[in-house]
Amino acid sequence: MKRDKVTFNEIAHYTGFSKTTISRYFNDPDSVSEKTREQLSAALKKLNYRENKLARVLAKGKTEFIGVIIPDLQMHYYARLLTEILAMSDLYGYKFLVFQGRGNLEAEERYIRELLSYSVEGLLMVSHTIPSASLASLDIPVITIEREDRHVSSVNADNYCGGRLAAKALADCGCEIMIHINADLKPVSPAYGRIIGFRNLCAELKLPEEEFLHSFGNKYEEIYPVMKTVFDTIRKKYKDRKKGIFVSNDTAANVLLNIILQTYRTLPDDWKIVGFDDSPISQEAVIPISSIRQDIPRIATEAVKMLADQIEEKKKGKHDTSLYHNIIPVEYIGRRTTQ
Amino acid sequence: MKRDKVTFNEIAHYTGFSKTTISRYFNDPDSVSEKTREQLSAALKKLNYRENKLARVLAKGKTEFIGVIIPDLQMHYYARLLTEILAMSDLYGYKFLVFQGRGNLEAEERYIRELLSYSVEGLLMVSHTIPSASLASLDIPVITIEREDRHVSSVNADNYCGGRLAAKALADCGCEIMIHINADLKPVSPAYGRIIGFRNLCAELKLPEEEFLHSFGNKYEEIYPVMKTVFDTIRKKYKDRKKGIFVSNDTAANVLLNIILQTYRTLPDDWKIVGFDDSPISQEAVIPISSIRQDIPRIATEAVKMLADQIEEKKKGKHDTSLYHNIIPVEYIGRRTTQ
DNA sequence: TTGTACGCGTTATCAA
DNA sequence: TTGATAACGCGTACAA
Repeated sequence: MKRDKVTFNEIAHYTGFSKTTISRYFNDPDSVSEKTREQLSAALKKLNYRENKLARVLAKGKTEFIGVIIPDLQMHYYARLLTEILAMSDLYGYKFLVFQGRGNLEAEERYIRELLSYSVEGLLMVSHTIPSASLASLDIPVITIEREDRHVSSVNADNYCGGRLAAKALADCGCEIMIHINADLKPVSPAYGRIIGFRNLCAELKLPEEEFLHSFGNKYEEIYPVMKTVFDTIRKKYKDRKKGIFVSNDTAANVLLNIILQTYRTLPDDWKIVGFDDSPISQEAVIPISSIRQDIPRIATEAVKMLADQIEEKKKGKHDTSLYHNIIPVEYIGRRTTQ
Repeated sequence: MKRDKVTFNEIAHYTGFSKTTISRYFNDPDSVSEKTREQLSAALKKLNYRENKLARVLAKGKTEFIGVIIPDLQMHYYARLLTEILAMSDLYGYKFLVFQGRGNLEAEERYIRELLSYSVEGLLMVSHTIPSASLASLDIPVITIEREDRHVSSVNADNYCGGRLAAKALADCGCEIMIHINADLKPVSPAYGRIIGFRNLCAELKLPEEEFLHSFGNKYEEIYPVMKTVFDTIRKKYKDRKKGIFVSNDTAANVLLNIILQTYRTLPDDWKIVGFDDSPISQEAVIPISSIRQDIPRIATEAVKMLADQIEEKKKGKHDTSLYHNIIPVEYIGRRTTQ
């Protein structure tokens, strides 16, 4: 087992200093004399030294690893989220070990074991497969994003407010019947707030509301048949009334819009639509779709920040068991489907 | 510096066996007696032992880390690619350390140093900022994907063939004037092949061809003005001729389609469009867009496989300097814009 | 300011 | 089949 790498030992031999001095050169340069520093600096270049952070980790006990388990990068929301999370590496110096959950419980549990065996300092859990009770027992800091979070700290969008904003926008258009299309969410899911928010504002405004809650997938082919059925139902049932439709995500909203356009060749004035997420498709659609924007950069920032704080506290030995659920404001983006 | 973790030492004390035996229990169970195995197995559970792979790495010299530097996850192609790359972790046991390049040379060089200091065994380079000559001098295996690759092994889509397929599809529609809209690519970029392929088939078919090559960004707002100008030019210049337009990616193709639809309220028969990538938008558009599909799962699979092979060879001490450029076939997906 | 000696948790070598 | 001991590369009391 020949190891080609240059180590402190070689540098020590080469320069005549001890390993300790070299270590100090890296970790506390001021404790080393100017002269020594110059000599070492030169030697490092000459020998082409590369630091070995893994050895450092073993000695110090702290990696700068953060584990990330994310459901599916093909969904724009998660890709965007990971983008922003990874961008935080420059600020905190964290290295992100990323796994994709894909809803596979066994795999995700394996990933977590893997991550623990690499001494990740914290876990950013975006996947929703593993219950938060299990996550809470991991003995490393965990922050969840937009998922069930009863037993861990979390960051979520203000879904409730999002639901209200959507209802308000549709009501402002003069819609007479309010419709919400969403998956059959469980109340523990943060996104459930969208349903409640929408429902509540409709009630307050005394507007009739109907909810279509059954899960449609993420892909166009899966969504289409479901939306087609819903469309046919709505069309027949609310023939002469102004319909305000709040769809739980922009991809599905776009499918609905397409069905409407294919049917009428235009967007009739009695169909109003609001999507959710403000993903690119809402802008890229022939008729740009109004949507509720989540502040993904801020969600990511807050999540990493909270994780960093928890990691810091854990280092200090504090056993802070209080949970904090961070709610990030959302914003209504008005486009042509609510004009 | 209290370390709470259970180590081989504790297990040794607890069971009366030596650290060596315990190590063997993990790495070569057959070399340990049945009885011992059972005792250890029980002890491990009782003490709730978690393996420390970092220590293992230090002793064995091999991490299972692969570094990934990817340009921008917000572009669907890269998100999809990373999806498939991460999926390979189950097969190879690799852990992926992911950084986002964002075209920042200095940052990317820092990421590479970071990765090297964590002893990644290989690098998957998708970002195109750092020239392949620099990558070749890294002394770890490197595979690039869809970028300049003169000095390293790589995996690319068959861009040339893609260009030809697009031209053929448009010619088959009876187009009289062939138009290609693309960024102002450099010949070293694999995507340059699209231009050549398209140009060549047009020449072979003796069809007049015009190329609009100036970079338009990735975002809708950036693309729109550029496409609008191009549209106006084409419309005026080729008024009564059947136009076949090959756009370098689906996002831009969709923008063009939207402009056409906004102008004519329908897709006139003398406008035919083919995009590239077969990204979701090509399917999600009101009028589904024909496109050239890249086999992203295969690209990722081959890339990781090639990297694994190179890593294996390096372990055996082979200094294989031969370069291999793996070209993955593409496929024409006919949709409504070429009917 | 610099060096000695030991520890971090695992694997490898050699011996029993 | 098992164990003692020395690595792996670096950090850190403690001493000089």
